[in-house]
Amino acid sequence: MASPYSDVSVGLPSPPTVVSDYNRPYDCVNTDGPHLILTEQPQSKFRFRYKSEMVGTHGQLKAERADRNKPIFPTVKLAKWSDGPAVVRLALYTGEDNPNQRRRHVHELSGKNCDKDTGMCEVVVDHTTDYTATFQNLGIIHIAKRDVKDIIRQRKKAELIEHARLRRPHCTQEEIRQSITPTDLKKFDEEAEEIAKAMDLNKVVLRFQAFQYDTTHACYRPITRAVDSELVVNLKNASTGELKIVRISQCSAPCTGGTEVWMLVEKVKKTNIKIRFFECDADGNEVWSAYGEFSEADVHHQYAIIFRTPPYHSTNLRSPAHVKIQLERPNDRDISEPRDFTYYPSNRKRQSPFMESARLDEDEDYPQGGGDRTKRMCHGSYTEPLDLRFSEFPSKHASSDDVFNKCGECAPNFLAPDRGSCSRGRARASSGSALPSQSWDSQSQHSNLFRTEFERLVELREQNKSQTSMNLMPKYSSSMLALSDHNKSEAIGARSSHYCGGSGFLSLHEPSIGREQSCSQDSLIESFARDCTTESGHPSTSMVKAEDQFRSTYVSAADNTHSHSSQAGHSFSLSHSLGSSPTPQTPSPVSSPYRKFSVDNDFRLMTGHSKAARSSVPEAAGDGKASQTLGMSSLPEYPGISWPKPDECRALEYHNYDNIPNATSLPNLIPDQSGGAGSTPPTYAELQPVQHHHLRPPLQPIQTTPSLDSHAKWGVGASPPPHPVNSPNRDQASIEYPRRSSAPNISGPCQTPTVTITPPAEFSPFSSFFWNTNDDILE
DNA sequence: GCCAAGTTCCC
DNA sequence: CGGGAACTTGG
Repeated sequence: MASPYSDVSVGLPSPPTVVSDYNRPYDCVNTDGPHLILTEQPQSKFRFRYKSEMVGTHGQLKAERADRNKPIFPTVKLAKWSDGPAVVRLALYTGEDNPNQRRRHVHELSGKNCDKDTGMCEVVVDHTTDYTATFQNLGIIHIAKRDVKDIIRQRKKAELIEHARLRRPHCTQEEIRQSITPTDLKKFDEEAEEIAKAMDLNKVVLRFQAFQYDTTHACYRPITRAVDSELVVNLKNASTGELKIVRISQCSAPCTGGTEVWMLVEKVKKTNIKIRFFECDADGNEVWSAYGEFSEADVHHQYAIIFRTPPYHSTNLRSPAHVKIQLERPNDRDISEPRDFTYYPSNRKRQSPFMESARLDEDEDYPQGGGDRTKRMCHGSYTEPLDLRFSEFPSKHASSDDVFNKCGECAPNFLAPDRGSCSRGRARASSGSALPSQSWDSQSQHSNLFRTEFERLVELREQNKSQTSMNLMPKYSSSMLALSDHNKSEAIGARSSHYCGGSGFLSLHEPSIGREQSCSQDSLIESFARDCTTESGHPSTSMVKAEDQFRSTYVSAADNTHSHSSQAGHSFSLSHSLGSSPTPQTPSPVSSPYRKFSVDNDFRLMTGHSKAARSSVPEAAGDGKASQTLGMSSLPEYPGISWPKPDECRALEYHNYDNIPNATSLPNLIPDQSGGAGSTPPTYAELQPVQHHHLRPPLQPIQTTPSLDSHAKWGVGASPPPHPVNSPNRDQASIEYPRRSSAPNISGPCQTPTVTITPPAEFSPFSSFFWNTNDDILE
């Protein structure tokens, strides 16, 4: 820049702050004339970085309108000014509702044109830049709390000196300095403390003001009023950060309410979080809402909430009601992206597949004790939803082998982790994980399952070409979520043995010290298991969950660990493997149509809490004998099943039995002759082959919600919460600049828009996971 | 000692 | 860059 004014970027000094914004009232500024127009508001959420984090770069503050492809930066234009170069100064201010109450913030700006001492940013504008200042490269430096008071005190002192200097220009700097009394200093201290206490370190606004260099007085003179941006909040902080539902244990419940649901969330404050259920009509108007019930004690370490569903407005449903669920933060009325939730009629019987299959076993159509899902699942007045879907069938020319091979090619991510190709996202199966090292061939038991499923797909396609979606995989696995309390950086693992459709064991394992933490009475382990299947028929969570489960089924739970850890708490979810035992097991004798299924020793899930934990996983995985599985209590009374040590741990009960989409694939149980603990898990090969005698009902077209569709956030007709800086009392009426709504644009209905998915030219069964996006893509 | 908040580290 | 997690502090 050729301007004689400050250009910090080339090492010139900052313009002298002779007239600073605190000592010159607004009415000194000509408001009829030049003014600043904020043409690009800064993004509303941004991670503030501590000074210690300022090594290297960590992203820059962009404009709210910016997106991945189009980087835009906060921009102001100096209007009605053509009188030569001017300086637009930017400083951070506090975010009080009333701009008049805002103070200079202790946080600083970093980046291009920013002064390291003042933390302010100054850009010179002139006719060559169309009097427009673009603030690129900005970072917000988070001043550590412990330093806040001191900074404020220093500033106050400097402010006083500045005033004195203006009042008494004849005095020397030293004389002025000495005129400050101890009383003054004490006063500064008290005031600084008060201000520091009130200062919200997670909210700032950008305050812009234009100055002209006054050659006569050799100082900078403001030529506009100050203009504030919208609020910029710290993305890292629980009270201002993004609200996000990470995972829900179940996304359906009876309309009568009272169902316990577990939810993993991004960091929240237990005193400032609600779970809101709401329903919109076809026009997107909200017609009902209610809050989930929970206490502060039900918020586990800021990352999990255990709550009870509120009753639906009608407890006499005849068909399922599809509603939404979202997090709400009362303080700023911020909300999370909603997720689907379904209320179903309360009279619906919920039975275990085990019981079902026992009954159906007498049916000659179901010699294997499975039974067609259509028949099995239609308990109520609606058909069971389907989870994993193709948007279209495999190429009709493809043989089942073709399909299967494709599946194999594209599925190493799931099936043969050591191959590593075709993986989605970051590489899995890192050396530190507990993934069993199995070749493709050695996973033939899994392959069989695939084959069966894909043969069925092709068969189905042939028989009903008009169908556009269908189940991909049976869901024979359940998810388990365990929350634990551990306060040290010990390696924490979890092991589980699991009888699909029945019950399971859970224990925590600490590989680093070889200790097993049992689920005894005084232990802090809370365990839980749910089938994650949605009953709604919406793709909703199912896609993601299905993928999770799918992956975990064939790879290992360790890789699937969703870990949230805080220093004192770990929460992690486990998805169960089916027969993915690292070492082949001796088949147990088949004495009945029921086959035993167990994946004992397969689960050594690390919380990721520490490196030590991660690195110790393989060791743990190889250690089978240390397993101290624990018996169950309060289990459903399954014929012939007896569990060991029933009093030693809390029950793990697998719910939603009737949600398992394809129970024909469910391995059935045989009595655990050895008493349960330590018994030999069967391989998948021991399980009965899946047989399909009946087709499923016609399937629904895929409905998806575009990911991160902000339109759904508020819904038509629903008003966004008032934004403080948009309120009428804003004291800058004469300044015109575009106001950013705090809420996304409202243009679409709340209802899930239908999107037709075009499959890729080349069929890949697994790609359905990728292109069938929905608003529940979480990770 | 617990635990949330705050800060730093590092992939 | 962007994000996650580890570590530290303080109520």
